Amino acid sequence: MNTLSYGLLSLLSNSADSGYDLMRKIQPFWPAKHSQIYPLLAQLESGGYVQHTLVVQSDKPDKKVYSITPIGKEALRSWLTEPACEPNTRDELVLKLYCMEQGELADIRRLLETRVAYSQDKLAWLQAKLEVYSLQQPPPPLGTLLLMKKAEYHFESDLSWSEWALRQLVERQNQEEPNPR
Amino acid sequence: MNTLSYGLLSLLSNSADSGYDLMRKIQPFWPAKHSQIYPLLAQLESGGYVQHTLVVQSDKPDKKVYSITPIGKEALRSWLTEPACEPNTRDELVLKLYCMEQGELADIRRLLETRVAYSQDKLAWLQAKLEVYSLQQPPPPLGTLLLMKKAEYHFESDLSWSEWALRQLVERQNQEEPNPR
DNA sequence: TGCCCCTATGTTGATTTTTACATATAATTT
DNA sequence: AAATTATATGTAAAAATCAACATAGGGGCA
Repeated sequence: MNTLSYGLLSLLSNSADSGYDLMRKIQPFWPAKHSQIYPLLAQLESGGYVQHTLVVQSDKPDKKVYSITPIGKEALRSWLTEPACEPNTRDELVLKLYCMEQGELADIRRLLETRVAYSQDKLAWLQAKLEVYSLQQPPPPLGTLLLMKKAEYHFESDLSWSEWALRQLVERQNQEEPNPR
Repeated sequence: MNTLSYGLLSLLSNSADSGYDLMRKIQPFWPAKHSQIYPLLAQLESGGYVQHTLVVQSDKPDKKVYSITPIGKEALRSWLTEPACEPNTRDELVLKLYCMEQGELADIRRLLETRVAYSQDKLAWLQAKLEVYSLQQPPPPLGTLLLMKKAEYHFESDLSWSEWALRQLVERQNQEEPNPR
């Protein structure tokens, strides 16, 4: 039972779901490909933590909908009593920024502009989703709200930073070629 | 040449360093253990991207100080022209929060309190470091500042979120046992 | 003196993760 | 009509990452 397994159980503790949907939902918090999810679900099922029923669909391919079992819930319960390991982030952009002196300012600028756009997109998407959730009756579980809010805080901060960094870069660019006439 | 390799080259493009120090410096941006760093450095050296000299120390064990070569710098240059892959975060805490209904509120509260303390520590450490850097003459490269500022933005946001989340949790706790007399 | 911690480098084996291969249905686009 | 995209599930092999083992000098502590 690794962290990803618990993550899948965690998602399933709120609602039954297919492997395909679990794969998409877990991305923001623990990135994983379907090739990792499907075998893990089978493993969880053979351990009795989850079970599935086949759902026939007419407009899309059939799917397996997994739900958590009492054994799975018990596993989550004991997992929750243990401390969480430290979060970690892998961000290629910062590695590139660190050696920016080696390349062209225009390239670095493009990298930062891409990040600004990325953060804006994510933030807009999240805020639309938060809007929907705030109107839901009955209100969604607290855990869901905490997660969405964390993502919102994160992308707001990332957007602020990347915009600030871009301004720093443009200042630097202006210093290098002042008043081109 | 994977991202970690470029990350090591990136660090070395600013200053020569030992594998041990590279290992510690790259943690915030691309976590890696020494067992991954040392073989990679040897590989980079055999490819001509870096070279090392043995530095004898009297108070500590001797070390290999690596520096980047022209080939290494050229590799960085072409890497900088390519777009950066999307950042990703793995955070066990949010997976636990999502299934908080399965456990005790006191346990969840402890998890969040730990995160608050963690963010405070990181932030204080960073701000002390930023203070030192702001006084440096000559001023450090822009890349260094961008990185430290990103980390500052991040931990400020993480602290704000975790404090907010803790308040939400306490509210929930008070609702469950109102006016205990 | 013995034990642990920090520095410093390395290897081995297990686990995790990614990439690529593989198949299939339905809707949309060209 | 053909190609592409989204849904849906799976496997195999490669690559990346981590945990553990291994060695070694110096300092601090009990």
